[in-house]
Amino acid sequence: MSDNQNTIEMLKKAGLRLTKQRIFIGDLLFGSKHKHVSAESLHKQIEKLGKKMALATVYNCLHHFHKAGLLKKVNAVNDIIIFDTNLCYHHHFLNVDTGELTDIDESNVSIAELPSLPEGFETESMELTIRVKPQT
Amino acid sequence: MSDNQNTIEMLKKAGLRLTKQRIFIGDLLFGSKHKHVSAESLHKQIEKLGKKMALATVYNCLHHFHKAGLLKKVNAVNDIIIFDTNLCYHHHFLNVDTGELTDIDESNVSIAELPSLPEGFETESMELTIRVKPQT
DNA sequence: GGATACTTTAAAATCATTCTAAATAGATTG
DNA sequence: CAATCTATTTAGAATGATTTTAAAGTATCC
Ligand SMILES: [Mn+2]
Ligand SMILES: [Mn+2]
Ligand SMILES: [Zn+2]
Ligand SMILES: [Zn+2]
Repeated sequence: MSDNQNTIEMLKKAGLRLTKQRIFIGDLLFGSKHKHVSAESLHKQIEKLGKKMALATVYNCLHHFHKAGLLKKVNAVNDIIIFDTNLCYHHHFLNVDTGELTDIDESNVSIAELPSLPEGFETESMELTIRVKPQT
Repeated sequence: MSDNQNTIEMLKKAGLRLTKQRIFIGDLLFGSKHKHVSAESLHKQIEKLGKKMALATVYNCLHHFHKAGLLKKVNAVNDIIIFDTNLCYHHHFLNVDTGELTDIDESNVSIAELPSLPEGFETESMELTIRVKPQT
């Protein structure tokens, strides 16, 4: 279903070599909607699709995609690194029970970032995490 | 120097048994200013003070203090759990180079938390992390 | 003081992630 | 289209934070 021509374009533009593994993962990630994946969750998805791929390859691929600016890293959640295909500046709901992330529409959050940064420092990124749980 | 009578009160009120280890750690943590510690950093501090204590005890103690509401857990930073003696609702600067956290005065941040929570969920906590780095 | 439950501890286990080193497969060039 | 060069994949070992185990020690209560 996924048109891997787009992925190939993307990889070329990013200066990454075209390996079957990267193309397969690229197709999975950069389809329609934005996604939040960990190496582990992505590896499981790949296995379910009947493909065999070393977990280390999934880690390598995600890191390469990140370095190339194709993925954003989300502040570690539950000791797990999450990669986000939504590259825009945005915030997250975190379901504390499942670890699932959901994007928050930026228009709903306004931060009066007056706080003076420590002298000689600059902001690299900023993220609000709203931890939610099933109502009691 | 630290008045461990306060710590003893605190532990009693929290329903925690009075062990030397807990009293020692309580004295370290609940002195004057607010602190951010990891199990590892606290353990190192304890060793520097010439005390011997199992790292597992430090972990146990921090978790007990947290369960008793004496400490807050900060969203994991660099794969490390940080405990915060500042129990008020507040946000952090994170020095991405050192992992050091600094409190942000709440008055400087305003969040229009209009985002509709997923149905049937409630907010457990909310934290803004501003990642900063030395100016280039 | 003695029974009881809770704690401390060293050591092993766990788990996400990274590293190693050898085999494989893209890219480049003649 | 080789030949070559280099990046990538991979299985498995290593790492590092944290948790668990099980035994020995200690606080609390009677
Ligand atoms: Mn880790
Ligand atoms: Mn970990
Ligand atoms: Zn997102
Ligand atoms: Zn703080």
